[in-house]
Amino acid sequence: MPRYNPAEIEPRWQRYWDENKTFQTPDKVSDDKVYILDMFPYPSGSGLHVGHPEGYTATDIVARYSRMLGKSVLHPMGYDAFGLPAEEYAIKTNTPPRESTEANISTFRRQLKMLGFSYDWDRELATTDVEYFRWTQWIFLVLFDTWFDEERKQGRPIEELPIPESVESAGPAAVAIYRDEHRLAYQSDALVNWCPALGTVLANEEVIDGRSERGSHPVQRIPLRQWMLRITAYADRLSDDLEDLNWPDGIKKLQRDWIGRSTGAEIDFFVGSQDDAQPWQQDRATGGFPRKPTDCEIRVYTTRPDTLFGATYMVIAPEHPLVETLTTADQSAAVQKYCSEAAFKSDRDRQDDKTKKTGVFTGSYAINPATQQPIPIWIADYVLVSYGTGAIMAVPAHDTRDFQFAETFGLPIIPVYQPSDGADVDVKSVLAGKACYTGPGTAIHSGSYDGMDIEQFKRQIIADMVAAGWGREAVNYKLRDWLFSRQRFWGEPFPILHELDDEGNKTGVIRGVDPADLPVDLPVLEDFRPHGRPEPPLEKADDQWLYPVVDGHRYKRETNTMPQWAGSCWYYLRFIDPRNDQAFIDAELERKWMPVDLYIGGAEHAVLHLLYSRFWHKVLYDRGYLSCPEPFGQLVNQGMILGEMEFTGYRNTNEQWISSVDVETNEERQPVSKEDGSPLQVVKLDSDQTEKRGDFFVLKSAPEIRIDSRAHKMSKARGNVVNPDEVVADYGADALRLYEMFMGPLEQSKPWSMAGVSGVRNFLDRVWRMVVNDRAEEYELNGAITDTEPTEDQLRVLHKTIKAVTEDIETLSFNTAIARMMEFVNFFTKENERPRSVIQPFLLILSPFAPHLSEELWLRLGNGQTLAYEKWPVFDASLIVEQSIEIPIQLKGKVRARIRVARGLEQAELEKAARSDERISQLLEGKQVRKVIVVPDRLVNFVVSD
RNA sequence: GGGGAUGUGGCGGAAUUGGCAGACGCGCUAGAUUUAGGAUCUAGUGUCCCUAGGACGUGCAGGUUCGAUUCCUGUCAUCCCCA
Repeated sequence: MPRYNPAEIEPRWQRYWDENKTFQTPDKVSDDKVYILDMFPYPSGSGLHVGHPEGYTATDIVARYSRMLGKSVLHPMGYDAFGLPAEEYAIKTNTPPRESTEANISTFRRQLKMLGFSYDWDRELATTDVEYFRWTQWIFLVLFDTWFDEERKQGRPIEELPIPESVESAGPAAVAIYRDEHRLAYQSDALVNWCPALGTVLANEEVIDGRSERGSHPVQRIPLRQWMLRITAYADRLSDDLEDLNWPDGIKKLQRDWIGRSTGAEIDFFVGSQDDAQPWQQDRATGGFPRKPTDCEIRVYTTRPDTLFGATYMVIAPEHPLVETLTTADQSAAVQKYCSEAAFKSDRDRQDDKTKKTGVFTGSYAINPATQQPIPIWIADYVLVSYGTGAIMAVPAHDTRDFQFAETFGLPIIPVYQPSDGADVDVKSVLAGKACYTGPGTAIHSGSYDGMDIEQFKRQIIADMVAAGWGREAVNYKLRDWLFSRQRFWGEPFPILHELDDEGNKTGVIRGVDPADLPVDLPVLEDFRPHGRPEPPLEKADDQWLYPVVDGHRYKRETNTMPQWAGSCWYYLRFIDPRNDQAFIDAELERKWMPVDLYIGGAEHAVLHLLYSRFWHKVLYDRGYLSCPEPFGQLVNQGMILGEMEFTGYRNTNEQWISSVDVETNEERQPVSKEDGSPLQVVKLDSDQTEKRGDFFVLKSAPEIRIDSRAHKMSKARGNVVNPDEVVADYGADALRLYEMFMGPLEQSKPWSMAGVSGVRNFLDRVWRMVVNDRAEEYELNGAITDTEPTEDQLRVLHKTIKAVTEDIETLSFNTAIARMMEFVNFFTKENERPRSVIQPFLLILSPFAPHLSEELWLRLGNGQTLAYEKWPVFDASLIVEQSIEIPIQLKGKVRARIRVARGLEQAELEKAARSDERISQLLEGKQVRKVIVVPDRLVNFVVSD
């Protein structure tokens, strides 16, 4: 009767842990602390996916292991519940977002508990909790109250912002505006990605191929007043501080590339005639390079100031503020037409190298400050207003896109570098202006700079430009300031008030809500749906919410809401002190627990979430609220879990099989025949209809037809989603946990296999039977469990297993740890005497992986309480060493025999032993031994010639 | 187009600093046991020649080495991310 029955055992232990608060975080934090964190999930309507428990199980194993090592462990869980996915789901199911969000959270909570994770559930939080977003709003106020001191490279309180004399003298209103311009949270009228279908603007990062990341709806560029966060101020530190983090190199590189720091120069080009340029240049020589350019000049950013002599034309973006001034009367119609067309193109289309470059001449000329020659100013959409200064000097000889443009419009191409020897170009074509070359070389046609290499030239010309006052060294970033407002309902309201005048119009004066008045809760709205206009739903709130009166002034609340990312920027801090109603976190506790020691989650958050939260963290650090400059010490990305392996064949409309080599996908991602483009039918095949021929799978019935065999991403559309509820019902939570870890290395993506789940379930069954007599009617230990002393072999197996499992957990190699435990069980099921003193430590090392089963057997072996805080077994190295070992003997690198020898045999003796082996002595006969390689305890290799 | 990762049996995967390729699991084959099994136990299982034994074998082609899954060069394929 007592078979292994997870359906009974697991809920029982989950209840035990809950009722006893087994995994409550200790009040007293020892110096040996670990903060182990999962990236918390969006509580989507479809519940947990088998991808979620992969990372969660990994962290849970480390957390349980760490507790048994006696460390203080913080291991919390929560929900990232604001934002588009939740709101879209609410709209679809026609429930108020809070209701549907709460329902989804309940599902997630039930599923997480069902898997037996050792979270401290008292610390559970959701970003949508009013008491949580109260502090999200508070942090926004900190951002609003901070400016970035470029000299100290640090965020400082806004009262400490030095106010220039000229601003000061213009009165308090001017000072207020000046301050608002310098805050880390500021408003701007930039062009934004407006998505009518979603009814909101999107951050650049949320737009993919001109469509919204969520739902793939078209996105337009429109100007709109928005809240921005000045993340660019922290670009350098965000980039530099990656250095010391224990993160995957790939993620660090991704972040560095995303920040995209480049160094170069800003150069002013005078607009006008050569004659007028003279006095301008004299002014500059005395006055120096101004902070902002005037209408008489175009400021460009370039990473290659050393190619200035080859700048034969200029290009400004269609949205550049000088477009109108520069356009001459006869070009006006063409320019207008071009600019309005450009507005409809996405940045991606505009920068695509494959499409033909377009542009229009403004009619104006600028003076190249190096050559004094007039060069035409063009407008072209391959220059983006958001990058650099929105204007470039075009050097077609040494920039690919400039080259394409110059060729298209017949603009002059002047080479200013002689390619280095061995460069992969036709040097003659380059020198003739017929080819583009971007590599290293020697400067030519550049006056006194001739003969310099790129670096020398850059240094020199920047120095010269600075002296002449028309240029300076400059740093530029691809990273843009973070567009922080959304025109949606389901997000944190901004704690910002707009002052109104007597007529009810905004005066332009803004203030933060007094922190004592936080939180600003969401108003109750009948209709929370987006309506396709860029006017936020909160505009429909009642007057009491919308028009608060503070200090006798009437204000209107900010009606934008914060984006999804806001709440996840700091949840790891709140977990440390989740119920604090005096501060977002207690400083003492923060010092004790931070930074996060292990952070596991999906690679899809490599840039956005991880960059945003690092940014907030640094601001809070600068303002003295935090003790460490970086939030996450070690970061690990788990791989994606794919669906089951699938075999796919293709058939044409005549029901004929088409080999997969003759199949390609068209633009709609439908399979079509390579030959004639005709659509093909996809046929799912069973594995016994297929066989392997060489490197490919083919149809068994028609071996000349190749078929595809691969695992696909799980998706509802494909119908290959595995539901954890079903897996737990069929195999148990321990089996699911174990399988997720046994599939392969954590970081790798790997296909799901139900057969694999049943494999680890077999293992758990074997563990059960190793300890329990499953033939008995009542619970009864297996008769082989004894109180005898273990044999030497038994001890060796135990200690080898402890060693391997311990080391594997340390390196997160859970798959091999499980393999070692399987070996242990394979060994001990064959033993007729299984001493308690061996089985108990084994259950302890198994317990982080399969906690329910381990607890149950621990109890059955007569132990009184949970094993969660039992001491982790320590291996004794001396018990592992085997006295005699097998050594392979090779001839010319090929194993010809194996001998058993005593461990630690000296080289000479080992060689002697090898030579005396019967088979080896036979083989060596009549051959000349030229060399013998002897590696003690490893191998012997005879290098012989005939 | 750029960047990253990965290529090992029928499948998932394992292999300290270069030192017995294929641990462990699935699947498969045979046997035992069972009223029955998608239960359990035992044995086998890279390919080929097959007799002890041998030859080949870690995407492909080279290189370094006594010895390469591991290091180097080139190349192909797949997946992911970015444009």
